[in-house]
Formats: sequence, C-alpha cells, structure tokens
Amino acid sequence: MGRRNEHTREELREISLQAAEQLVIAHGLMGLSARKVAAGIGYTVGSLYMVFRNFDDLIIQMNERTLDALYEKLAAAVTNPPSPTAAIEALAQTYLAFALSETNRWLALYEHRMPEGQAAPDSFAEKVARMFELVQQHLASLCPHRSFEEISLAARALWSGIHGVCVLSLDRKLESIGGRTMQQVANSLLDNYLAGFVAQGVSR
Amino acid sequence: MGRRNEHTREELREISLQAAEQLVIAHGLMGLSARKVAAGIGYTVGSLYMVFRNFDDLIIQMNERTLDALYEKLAAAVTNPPSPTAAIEALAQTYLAFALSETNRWLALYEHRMPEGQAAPDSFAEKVARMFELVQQHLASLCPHRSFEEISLAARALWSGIHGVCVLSLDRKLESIGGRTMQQVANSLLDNYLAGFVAQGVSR
DNA sequence: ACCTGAACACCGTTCAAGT
DNA sequence: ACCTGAACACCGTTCAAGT
Repeated sequence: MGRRNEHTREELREISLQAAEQLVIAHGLMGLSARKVAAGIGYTVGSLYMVFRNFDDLIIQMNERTLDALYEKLAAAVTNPPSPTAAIEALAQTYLAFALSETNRWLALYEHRMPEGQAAPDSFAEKVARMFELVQQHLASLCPHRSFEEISLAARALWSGIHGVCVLSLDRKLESIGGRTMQQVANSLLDNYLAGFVAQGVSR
Repeated sequence: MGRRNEHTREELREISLQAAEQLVIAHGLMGLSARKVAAGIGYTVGSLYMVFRNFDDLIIQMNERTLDALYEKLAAAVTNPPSPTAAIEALAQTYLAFALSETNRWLALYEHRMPEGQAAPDSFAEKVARMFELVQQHLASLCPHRSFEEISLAARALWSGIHGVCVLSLDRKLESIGGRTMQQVANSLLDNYLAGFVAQGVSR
C-alpha cells in the first residue's frame, strides 16, 4: 500500500487540523483522538506522524489557530477606540464573547497540558504574549504617567482577572451558584479595578 | 480467588484515595490511572469498581478531599481577623499559598472535567460554594451598607480574579513572560478592586 | 460477598513491508 | 517517498468464575 499522494504534506496538515477542530467543537478536547482525526480525513493513524511529531503537537497547532482567531477579534475590536477605557472594556468584552461562542475551542486552550517535562513551543508563547501586549498597550494610553512596571503589573492583573471570570463561569464544576452573567462579573472586576488604579497609585 | 477481606469497603476507599493523591502529587493528574492506583494498593483494577462508580468518581472524591484541605486553611486564616480588609487579603494569600505548595493537587481540581453530559455531584458543588461564602462573608463586613446583590457580585469578581491569577501563573503554557510573582499580581488585583469598590458604587 | 483474571473496546506510537 | 497494517504498551470497564 502507500503512495496515494492525494495530498501534499501541507494539505494533510491542513485537513488534519480542520478535522481536529471539528471534533473539539462537537465534543470538546476529551472527544479528540488521533485515531478519530485519521478516520475523519480517510487516512490511517500512522500517517499523522508524517506531519505531526506526536498527538500533543497536533493539539498545540490546533490551539495556536484558536489563538490566532482570538487575536484577530481582539485586534479588530480596538482599532480606533473612542478612549483607552473603551478599548480595555472592548478587549474584555471580546474575550468573553469568544469564550462564550467558541466555548469548546477556548476551553481546549487551557484543558490541554504538556507532558511532565516538556514546554509548549515558542510560537505558542509568542501568540499568548501578543494578546497580552494588546491589553498593556491600551492600559499605557489610559495612564501615560505610570511606569512600565506599573502598567505591566496592572495588565497582568486585569488579564488574569478576566480570564478567571471565564474559567469559573464556563467550568460547570467550579461554578458557584448565583445568577450572575459572565459580563456582569467581568464589568465589576474591570470598573472597580480601573477606578482604583486611576485614583490611587498601583499597590505595593 | 477473592475473599481476601483484608480491608473493609471503607478502608479500601481510603487507601485508594491516598494512593491516588500520592500519584497526583508526584506526577500530576495525567500520571493518574485506575490501574496504577490498584497496583499501588495491591489489588486488581476490577476491585476499585466495588468502591467507586467509575474513574471520574474516584477523581472527584480525591478532589473533594483537596477542597476540604483548602477550606480548612482558608477558614483558619480568617478566625479573628483584625479587619475585614485583612481577612480578605488573608483569604487571597492563603489561596495562593495553597496553589503554590500543593500545585499538582490544586491543578487537578480544575484539570479534571466531567464527561460530556454529566455534572459533578452536589457534594462537590457544596464544597465550592462553602469556600465562596467565606469571601462573601468578609466582604459584607467590609461594606455593611451594600446590598446582598452587590456583595455577591463583588465576591464573585474577586474570587474569579484571584483564581485567574493562579491559573495563569501556574500554567506554564499560558503564562505571559515578565518576572511578576503571583502575590504581586494578586495584590494589585485585590487592592485596586477594593479601592474602587469602597470608593464608588458597584459598577453598572 | 469479595476479588481475580481475562476479555472488550478503546488509546498513542512505532515500524517493517508494500508500492 | 508515501502510506498501510499490524504490533506494542497502555487505557477504563465489565463480568463470569473462583473461594
């Protein structure tokens, strides 16, 4: 057997990642397996290893696409913002909306963990950093007199906070009862933090 | 074979959960398997199903123990607090310290997901709610004139925020660079949020 | 009633063998 | 060079069979 050559390596990679995405969208990261991806594209499991180093590599590459899609939406949401505050609120709102509409793909971003010793590739870390800088940038516009240190700390705190709201809201297991929407909680976090941040110096 | 009767059902459950805990502490949730737990206690895999409905049930019960341990530390940290603000800061600090020292057990709490349709048992949700109420209680002391609605929203926002700081700090994959400690980021979140919350009305 | 051992249906990964 | 098919070492889960 062999030598079908219907697809180039790049095409094989492309349809594999598309198939993986569909499986995750439909059944979450737990519903994803190398064998199912292979079946979905009409190849044998073994052929995936021509294109991906291993299963984690496939997941990481799929997740990088999700990060790209998320970044596009975030960047689009803050082109020509009316004010720095509006920009930061738009970033938070867009992040929440993405987590809500693309839930399974978004969940897969942090459900997946690297094996014990290994770390995610630099390309992955860079895509995360790129999103983080978006927050930092508009926070710097809001408080031009603050030092880089202060801005980066605040950006990290806000970003972590909004992320935490998503995590706890979408994980039904950890979700504490009470009919709050993600948006309400996120707005509370954002507004009160920014009020404190603008009014007083950044803490200790 | 069979009828060894060395342990009662309750003892079997106990040593299984202890073995599971050890495996998670050593190698994370990914290093846990029913077969390894069985090997660790000197039984066959099948016998675990006398005590646990399935593998998820074992994990949930192990995680409930972690929640208990966490709750003990949180509750102990806020007996006779000098002030409501100090109490809230102590809760955050204790939560961070637990995540840092018991990292793999803490990570297992939210790395584990229920299968597609199922939800975690009520006992699990109750333990989460109990921790949440601790925050709510001391936030109410801080702002006695605020409505229950406002307090619960603020508690949820703060709790989510602190949780987000932990998540992003401990997940090496999503961690954005910058030499901030978890404590610094959490303090920024807490202090600025509380400053905003005390100063102005709770947002929109 | 308790526990085993084997079976079943799944995994990720490798690799000799075919074209 | 590409791809398969089978093998390997693992999974969670079930259950007839033994004591």
